[in-house]
Formats: sequence, structure tokens, C-alpha cells
Amino acid sequence: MSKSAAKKIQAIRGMNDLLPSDSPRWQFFEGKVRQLMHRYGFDEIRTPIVEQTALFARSIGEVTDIVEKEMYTFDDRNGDSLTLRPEGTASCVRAAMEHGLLHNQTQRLWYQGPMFRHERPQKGRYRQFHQVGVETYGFDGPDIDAEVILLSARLWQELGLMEHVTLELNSLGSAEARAAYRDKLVAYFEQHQDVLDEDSKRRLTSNPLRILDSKNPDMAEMLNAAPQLMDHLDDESRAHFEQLKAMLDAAGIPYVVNPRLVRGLDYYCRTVFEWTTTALGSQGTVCAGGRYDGLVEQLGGKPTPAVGFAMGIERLVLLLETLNLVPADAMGGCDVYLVPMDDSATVAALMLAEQLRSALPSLRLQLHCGGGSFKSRMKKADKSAAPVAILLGEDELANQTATLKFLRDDREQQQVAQAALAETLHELLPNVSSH
RNA sequence: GUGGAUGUAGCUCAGUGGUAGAGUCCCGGAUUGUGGCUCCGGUGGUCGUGGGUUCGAUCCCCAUCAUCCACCCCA
Repeated sequence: MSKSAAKKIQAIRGMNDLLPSDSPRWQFFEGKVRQLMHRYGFDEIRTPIVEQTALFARSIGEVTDIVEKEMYTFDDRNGDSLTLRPEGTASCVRAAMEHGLLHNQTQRLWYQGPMFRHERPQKGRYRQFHQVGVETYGFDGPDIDAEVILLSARLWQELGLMEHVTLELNSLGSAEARAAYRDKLVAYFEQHQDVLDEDSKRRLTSNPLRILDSKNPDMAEMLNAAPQLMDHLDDESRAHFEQLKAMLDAAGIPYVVNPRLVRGLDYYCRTVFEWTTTALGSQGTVCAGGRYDGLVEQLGGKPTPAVGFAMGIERLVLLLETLNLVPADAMGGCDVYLVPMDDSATVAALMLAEQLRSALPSLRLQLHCGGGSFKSRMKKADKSAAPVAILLGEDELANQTATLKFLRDDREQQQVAQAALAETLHELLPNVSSH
């Protein structure tokens, strides 16, 4: 620990520690997700966080921002170019193909885990962030589009977020229709070069559809007169989109059609959607996805229709926190804090704690450790947020009892025989069951 | 990647060109076996980091790192 060697090592920029005070919120969210996926008949898939660089370049699109400047790419010791995954879909397709999951069968998969993008960090935008994603394969009708949207909607309902999010919907048409429209749009923009700002000129080659979404008021007039994607949909995509809207109407899910909604990743076609919120500043997209019918084939598999979405866990947890939607009983804590009143009761307390844990498997009991004055032991009992403290001292040891003290309500403490303690706690604490 | 704001105790923040303070937290005491309220005392800081100007820099200048905001992009 010399001064010269004192350069502090800290976490990588944009990569955060998840501290004990945060994890209950994450666990609450993750628990809801897991339960929901189970209820909808989706199976979990876990893939490595590192893949061959080519996988992402070929799926996300060579000229997207993600591939051009945001990937964590490095050479393995044998010279292979590897990349920390910037999103989950490509890995999922790769794994499904590699293990024959797409061979004459349909799949409904979900995953969860860290993703990596080298962007400038901001609230709700990090270099290591976490997504929950859903991917379905082998369904070409709008029913599966509706199904995954309904799944996401139910999650918002269960989390109490429904009135804080908006569903935006669009159709990009088939890959062919989209490409044709893209050419037409580029031609139109090239005729109006003089009105385009710098960003838009750059996007002319990278993602011309996004220019439509520009906030620059000087371009508004020109953009309004631009060819509309909706007018260039192929008939099949138009029908698909109409049916999807009818299904959402029938399910009572409100949405707004946003003809300027364009996803940044190249593989999307037909249905695209985003759930957005105004409560998080400029990082308003909380969940986004769509159809990517061409990707499996593009990666060397048989043509396979696919629909999926991903949501950002940091953003959703942040939203839950901001809106105070995590119930208090999910925020950790324990039921009972067991206090040996002085060091002579340590061993007895240890044994009593184990005995109670055996008798009451759902009991959350924290044993006081680390000594200290009796006063400080009681302070820690208070801080534990437990409703009940068990005190064990000289008198209790002498007559095989324990003192039950109620920390949260005005109620006389009571002496209970140690043999009857489990039964008493079971009666006292509604969430604790005996076995 | 571009523009801007901010970095002082574990946390929230004052403050001054002469090597730092409050609240909170933590520990102890008032109260020998009873926490929360009150009162008293105590621990805790290379003032983000590295240079420069100066007799002297936490303060002024430069660089750098980090966080936040907007843009870009996206979950």
C-alpha cells in the first residue's frame, strides 16, 4: 500500500455494481418475469456472453452504429475476433440453429443477461446493461405478434406500470418492400440535399428511414412531403398489420401507430413496436422488438419467421423505483432477530436459531453476531426491520425459555418456553408456515 | 462521438488563497437485562487524480478520470 502504487482501481466506466440496497428491486422484477414466462409457456435459453464477431456483424448490420462503433471487440489468444454481445437476438438464433431447435418445429424462448455497448453513459444507458428478451420461431401469422405484445402488456399490468407506458406500433413491410421504399426515400432526400442537416446526410447511407424521425424543425416541411412507408407496404404485410391491430383491439390493448417508428437493427421487417415512457428523460424506450423473418436464413438456416422483443432491466427497475412501485414486503428484511443478551448466551442462541430454522423453513431469522453491548444489540435488532426480537439471557437459559419482544407495535413482551417457540412464531407471523 | 454542468466525511451538502465544517450514519455514555425519542462524547477527509501559477492551492489555470443533462444512438 505504498503511496506510489495508490492508483485507485475502480469499476469500468458505464459498468455498475448492483448493491444490496438495489437487489431486492431487481429480484422483484426478475421474479415477475420468470413467473410470467412460465405462465405463457416460454422456455429459458442461456447463451455465452461472447461470440464470434462475425455473428453480430452479419445479423445486426454492418453499417449500424452498434457494429460500427459500439462493440467490445478483441482478439482471442489464437487470433479469432470475439465480441461481447451487444444484444441477445443474434446469439439466440445462432444457438437455436446450432442445436436443431428450428428443425421442423416452433420455439418460444426467453433469456436474460448482460449486454455490452460502448456508448457514452447516461442515466438509463450503460455500457454493461441487462436485458430480458423473448424470441419466437416458426410462426408467420400475426397471432404470435399479438401474443408477445400481450405478454409484455401483462407484465406492465402486474408491475403497476400500465398507465405509465405507451405502445407504439408500425410495420416496415417485407424486406423487399422495405428495400424498395428505402431506395425511393433516398432518391427523395437526395433531391433535397440543401435542406438536410449534417446528421441526416450521414444517415442517408447508414439509416435513411431514421431521418424521418428527425427533431430538426427546419426539415419538418420536407419530411412531411416525403414518401410514406405506409403507402409502400406490400399487400401481405398490410394484411398482417391490419390483423395484428384487430387482435390488439380485441384484447383491449391501446396503441398508437407511429409511421416514423424504425428500429435501428437491420434485421427487422413487418411488425415493429416500442413501449415508451416519459418518466425517464431521454431514455424513454423500455421495451422494443418486432419481426425478423429473414435473419435465420441470413445466418445460414432455412427461412424461418421470427418475432421477439427485448427490454432494459435497468430502465424498468429505475421506473419502478421512481414510481415507488416495489411493495415494501419485497424490499428484504427478516421476520425475527435473535439476540443473545451477552456472550455467555452465544452458543445457546446459535443452537436455538438452527432449531427454529429447521422447524420453520419459511422463517427469515437473523442471528445477532459480533458481540457488543446489549444496547447496541437491541439497536441492530431495530435496524433489521424485523417485527419480532427473541432475547436470550441468563434467566431464559436457566429456565429454558426465550423472551419475545415486539419491535413494531405496542404490545407486552412475553416469555415462551423454547419448546413452544416455533409454534408461537408460526401463529404470530402470517407469512411463516410450519412444515 | 459532440456540447454543457458537477466532483469536499460511508451518504446528503456548506465553506475559504493561510493544510476543513454541518446534518446523517457508525461507536460509546446518560439508562448494570430492553431498540425507536432526547441529550453528551467519540471514530471517520491524501477536499476525484496529475501537473502548473503562488511564499502558500480544497479554492485560480491546464489536463485527466468519473457522474449527470442534452444531442447522437438505443434497451
